[in-house]
Amino acid sequence: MIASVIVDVAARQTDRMFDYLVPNELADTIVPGVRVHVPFANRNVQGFVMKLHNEPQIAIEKLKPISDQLDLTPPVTEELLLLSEAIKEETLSYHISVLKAMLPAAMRASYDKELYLEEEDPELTGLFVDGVIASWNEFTKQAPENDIQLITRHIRKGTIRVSPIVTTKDARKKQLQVTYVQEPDLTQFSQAKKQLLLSEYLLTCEIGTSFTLKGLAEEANVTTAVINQLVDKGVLKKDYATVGRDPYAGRTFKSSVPMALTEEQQESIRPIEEAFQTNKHETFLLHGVTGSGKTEIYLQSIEQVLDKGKEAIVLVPEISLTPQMVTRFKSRFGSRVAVLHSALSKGEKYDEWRKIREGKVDVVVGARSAVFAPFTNLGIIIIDEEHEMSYKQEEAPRYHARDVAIKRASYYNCPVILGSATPSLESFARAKKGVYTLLSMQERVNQTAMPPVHVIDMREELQNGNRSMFSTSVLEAMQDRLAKKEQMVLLLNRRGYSTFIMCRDCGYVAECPHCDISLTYHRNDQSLQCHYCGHRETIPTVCPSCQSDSIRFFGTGTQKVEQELAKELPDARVIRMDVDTTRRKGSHEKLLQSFEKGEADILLGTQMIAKGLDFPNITLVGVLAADSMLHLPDFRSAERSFQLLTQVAGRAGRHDKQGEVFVQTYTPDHYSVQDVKTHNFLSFYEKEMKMRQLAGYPPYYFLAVVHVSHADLNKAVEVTTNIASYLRRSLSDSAKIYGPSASPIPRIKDRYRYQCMIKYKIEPNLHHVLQELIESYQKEIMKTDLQLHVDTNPYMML
DNA sequence: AGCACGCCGACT
DNA sequence: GTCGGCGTGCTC
Repeated sequence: MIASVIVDVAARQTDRMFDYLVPNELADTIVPGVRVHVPFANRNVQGFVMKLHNEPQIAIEKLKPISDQLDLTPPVTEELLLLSEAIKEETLSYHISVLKAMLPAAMRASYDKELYLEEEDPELTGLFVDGVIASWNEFTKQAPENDIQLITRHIRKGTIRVSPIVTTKDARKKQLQVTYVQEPDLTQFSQAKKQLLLSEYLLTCEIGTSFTLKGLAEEANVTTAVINQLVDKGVLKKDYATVGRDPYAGRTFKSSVPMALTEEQQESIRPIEEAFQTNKHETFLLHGVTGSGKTEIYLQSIEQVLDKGKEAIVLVPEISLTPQMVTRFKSRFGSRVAVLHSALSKGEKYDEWRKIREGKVDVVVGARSAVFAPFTNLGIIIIDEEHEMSYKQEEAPRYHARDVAIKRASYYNCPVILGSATPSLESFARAKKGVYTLLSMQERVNQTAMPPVHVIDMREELQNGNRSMFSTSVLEAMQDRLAKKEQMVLLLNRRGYSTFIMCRDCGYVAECPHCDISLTYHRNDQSLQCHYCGHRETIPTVCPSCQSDSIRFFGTGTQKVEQELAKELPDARVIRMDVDTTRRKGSHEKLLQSFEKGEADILLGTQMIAKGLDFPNITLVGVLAADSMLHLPDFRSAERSFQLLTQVAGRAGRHDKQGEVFVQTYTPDHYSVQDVKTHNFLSFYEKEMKMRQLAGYPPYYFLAVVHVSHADLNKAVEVTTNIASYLRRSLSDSAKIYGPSASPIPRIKDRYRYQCMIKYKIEPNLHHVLQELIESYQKEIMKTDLQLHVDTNPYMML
């Protein structure tokens, strides 16, 4: 038998299947989807068995045997194998990258080398322990450069032998067992009653039967000592069998019951139920205003799915995978829920993943990668906040969880729910076209009105002499809530203290020497840091350009607001939530709990506070700088701005107390601000669609971007120019090719970045053209330090 | 991606 | 002559 294997070597030239012989001892257990170790070139690598067959692609004598099988149950199911192929094609990724993205990190192989001293050499004394360096990876981390060079010389000479090691978490456990190999001669046991007893039992079994030690001892009613005696006599043989690991220990949870649905909710859930009950694949766009009870729809749809013995995947943006959210699912479905998110350690993620694969749970709540949960009988996939960018993976494989979800659901003939208060333009346009089914919920469950939104023109404030970051009305409102002991949320989409430093005399701005981006001031260590390459330097006291001392900080971050708050409202208790205060595990949870308990009046934070918070006592939401994300060089900036403002506005007055929202902006007339004021998604949608149509962006056109980077500016431009003309030649006339153009950040880590954008409507050949493009630059990528990558559905234009 | 093979210059 | 530079090409 021959196995076709995708090996763990991410390169264009190895991105295909390699055939291996399946050794006899694996013939019974090997199946497509299992991980294996295989000899590849002169080392061992991990690989995935894709298929088993009997037609080798090359002469059978040249085939090497698989050296080890790592799983009994394939971690990649048949469906996922198929899916991996489709994703590879669509995202132009290496097959191995897709397969690895489907599994928890703990299951990936790690590669190392062992060094053996073959000949004593005085130069090398002290470096080897008993003639061995057990881990080359560890060694190179600590050893001085000289020693490493010395050793590489000796490897060439042959005084040191290198042995490559591959280690992988083995999902099997080796267990001692005994196998019945030879019929016993009963006559020899006249003096050994127990051995006779065991022998008689064995005679009722077939030769070749295996037992666990404990199992046989129990069945034959003897002790293990007796078994060992028969092992000595050659009747039984000891060996090691591979068995699955022990089942996972269960837990208990306190439960919640389904809530009664409003009429609107019932109308929304009915078509979903129908699709599910009739095994119909259908994608629903559940457009429900904040507080309209989307989560309850999810919960009750899942309940139906579970009742039928099927499984459910719930995707949530990483940022809102809050304990609050998880609790809602856990308290409804208890130990049937697995949770996959980045706060878990590698091992914890692996444990959760195993619960899924072993069928111990039937609901998964998780971030993007949970879309690959290895269920085999899916009944529904739900994507909450479907407009969130975090569903698009920005590194290879560049997949979008929404596309993957729809593909999986179509395989299982089951529904997908895309839920959002502010759907992406793409999804809403598809719903209007009838590709998705639109379900709309425009009322809040508890009948509270949407909070009034006040737009505050900060230009006026400035004219009236208010130079602070709080407008007079916001300050007054905050004082009012403070007096009433109500809570507030303040959003500022920028962490840190201030964003950049500038010389007032000559306009000099501190920039990173390696990237074309201004440096950010970090207050805690009084440094200037580059966001992209980590470069840091000390703050200049005088302007490096004109020697004046008028160096000032500009821009505002959460840290600075916190300080200002202390000045303006000295009695207010403030909790600041941003990447810096939530970096530690569990701190996110702790801060929110403390706010919920009323230990603070103001929750100040970046976008992470905009999603999913549901606290009854919040009656004021303030957005301090609404235009901070409006002017980014990205065609989605208006959409994102509207989404963020709507989301955060939805935090106010969700319960019996009326809430109020203040939006401070320098562009009060922009439609993304105005339509937040009127809570009018449709109006925003219409206007933004017109803009997209005019500019030729999604959803009217599809996009693909080719990114090029090189240390040499001329080279980068030259290559991108060639690519652009190649694309113009190869694609249809209706495709628009833009470029070469510099990326929005033209240089990162001393590499110049250029890009070429493709806008198209129908281009059936696109993937082939791009594939060939990549291949034709293969040589150049290998010998120069050219880097080239393609994104067939870009989200971040930066 | 590694790594061996192989062909050129600068040293004992 | 040999050591060691890195360009080229292969991995079942």
